[in-house]
Amino acid sequence: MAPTLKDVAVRAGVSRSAVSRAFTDGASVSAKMRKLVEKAAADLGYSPNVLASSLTTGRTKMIGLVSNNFHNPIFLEVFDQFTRALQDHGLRPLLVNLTDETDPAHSVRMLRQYSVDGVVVASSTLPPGFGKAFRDAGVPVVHAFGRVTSAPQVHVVGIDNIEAGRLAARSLLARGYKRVGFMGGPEAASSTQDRLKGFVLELAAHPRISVSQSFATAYSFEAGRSEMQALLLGNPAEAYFCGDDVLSIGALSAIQDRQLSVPGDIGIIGLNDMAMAGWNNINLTTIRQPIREIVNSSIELMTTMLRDPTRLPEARIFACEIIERGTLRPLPAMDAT
Amino acid sequence: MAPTLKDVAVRAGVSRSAVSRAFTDGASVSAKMRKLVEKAAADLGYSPNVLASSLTTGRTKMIGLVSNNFHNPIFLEVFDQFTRALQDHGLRPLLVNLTDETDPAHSVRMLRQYSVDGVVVASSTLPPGFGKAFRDAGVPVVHAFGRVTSAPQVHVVGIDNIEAGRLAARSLLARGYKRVGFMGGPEAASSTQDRLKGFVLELAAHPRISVSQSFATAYSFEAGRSEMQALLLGNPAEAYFCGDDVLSIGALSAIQDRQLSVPGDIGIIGLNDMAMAGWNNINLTTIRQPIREIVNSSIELMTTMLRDPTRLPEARIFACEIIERGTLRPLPAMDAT
DNA sequence: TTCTGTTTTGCAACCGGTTGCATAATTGCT
DNA sequence: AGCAATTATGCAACCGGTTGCAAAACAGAA
Repeated sequence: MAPTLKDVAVRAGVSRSAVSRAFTDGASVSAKMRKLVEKAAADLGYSPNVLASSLTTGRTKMIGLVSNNFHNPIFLEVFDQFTRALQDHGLRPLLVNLTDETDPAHSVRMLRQYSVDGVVVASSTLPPGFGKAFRDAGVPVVHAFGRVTSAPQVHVVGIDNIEAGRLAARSLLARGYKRVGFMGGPEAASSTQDRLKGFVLELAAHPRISVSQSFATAYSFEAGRSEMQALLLGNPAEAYFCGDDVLSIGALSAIQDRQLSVPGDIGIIGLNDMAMAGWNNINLTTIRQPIREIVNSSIELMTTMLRDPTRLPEARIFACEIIERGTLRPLPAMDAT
Repeated sequence: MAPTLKDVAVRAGVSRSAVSRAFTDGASVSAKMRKLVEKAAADLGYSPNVLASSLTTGRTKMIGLVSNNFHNPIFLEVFDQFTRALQDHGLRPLLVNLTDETDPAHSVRMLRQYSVDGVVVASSTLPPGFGKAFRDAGVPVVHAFGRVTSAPQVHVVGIDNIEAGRLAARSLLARGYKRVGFMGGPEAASSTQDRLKGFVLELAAHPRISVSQSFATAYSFEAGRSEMQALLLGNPAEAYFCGDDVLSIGALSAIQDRQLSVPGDIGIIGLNDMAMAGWNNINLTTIRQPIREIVNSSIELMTTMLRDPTRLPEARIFACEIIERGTLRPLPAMDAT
């Protein structure tokens, strides 16, 4: 159906190798040969079959983009950034949705069958077996939004969740809250644990501050809402650090239902800074996770790995910043500097 | 690196064809041969290279998933559904982000280089040239969420936007609004035009109802918000049909800013029913677009096309339904039936 | 012009599989 | 057991490219 290299060769009256070389930069071809071949190729509407060439070159220029976060709106932004960044590097994302995957080995096998050049996992946890399987196969893996450890198995790019927890704690302290709470996502998630750890660690230096903690069952609006509803039945804290913006928005909705004011009665600080957090009917004070930087850094790491596969796993940590909006009371006035 | 078919053949002491056949259903192989080969393959950790086999079979089992909607949260759901539906059929999505693509021909070429078996476009408009290019190449195209015409160039699956406009108009009529408005997305979009058309068509039968129209510059929160702000400076209608939920939420925020009540002062009905519309601090009355049905139908159409590529383009239209929540005044009480 | 040194070009083998065809091994029947 | 009809297997060619190597073409220098 589609014209092949051979068709072009025949039409141009040259050998197949000549055509192949005309399409490879830096190959040994004369200018006139290249012109001749390009003419014939254009006439036929030929363009080389990447998959066929991958057989000999070993490169498909496809990158597995693996995630299980298809419900948190922040991930639409993540996918947008990833696909564009990959495209800018001439790479193609083969998307894998891990959501209802019971056996990650299945995805591993699939990605290997398609000979992807690399794998980017965009998720807080690396599916079991991914690290080893791809390392053994010599396929670079970058774990974006993952937990940063001192001796990573694969490349990790993300934020320091402990530091984010501390940052949240410091903001609450600075605003004079005396009874604060941590409302995390699922307790088992390492990101949740780390954020909690940082949060309490920072507050440990302030023994007069009381700290409570609780966990929503998922990173979802409903989970945040019902968790906050439960908290409001007891003796709620003055301000909560929620593990995620969606959770925060759920919590806000529960608070509003009870006719309580934010930040008057209860303060909320989230994490992520998704687009919606800035919508002025939500106006959530939150900790921004630098999505674009994380994505770009992940892709850059990936491309250098493609060039030099022996590179050792490395962790890249980005700083978070507070985005001050309207769900925490303002900082007390400062003395003039 | 990875074991090849030849390695397996050697280890099992059989021919390469035997191994190949052992891995193809319905091939002529004896049970003991299959067992023998499977043993050897398992020992070596072999799994066949799909790309290599695609060379001869002509099937890659990859489907191009093309979209330019990486900002509307509803599309995260769309991607979730598509990736899962594809995976369920043993197909792999090669994701293409058209957002900042100036020349669609570029994407066409890329998809052909990767020999995708089919292309799903998830977008209200089909990029120019897509239809013809892939038809000529014999690659099936399904346009999901597209405009349904009587003689489609490619398969189209979606809703009848004119009907959706009528549905919105009928809901407003039924609730007794006398001055209604259409607040669409970008004026050029055919989906906007169709929704408007249906809306005014239905209202044409009620000459005493006044109808106004305006267009936001994008399908975004900010665009909806500033459009509504502008409307509120003049003499706003009693209720608006907004072209999209995100737009609606922007409009709601502008209304709230002016201390007006919804639905007391102004009613809003959206379109899509994205997850957020159901969040109870938004609680948007809206027209549900049956995402899952559209996606499943698209994939089903795709798989039948893969089996029978000669099938003629077909349009599949799904009905929308009103999801009644809190941004339109209630229906007037009815007489007992 | 002749000879050497440097590109260019083509040949042929290979990448990892599939498949039509001919041959070998089974099976079913008498 | 003997023979025809089936079913399994292997050979070799092919899918659409790439690439090492040797031969051909070209260039510059003597």
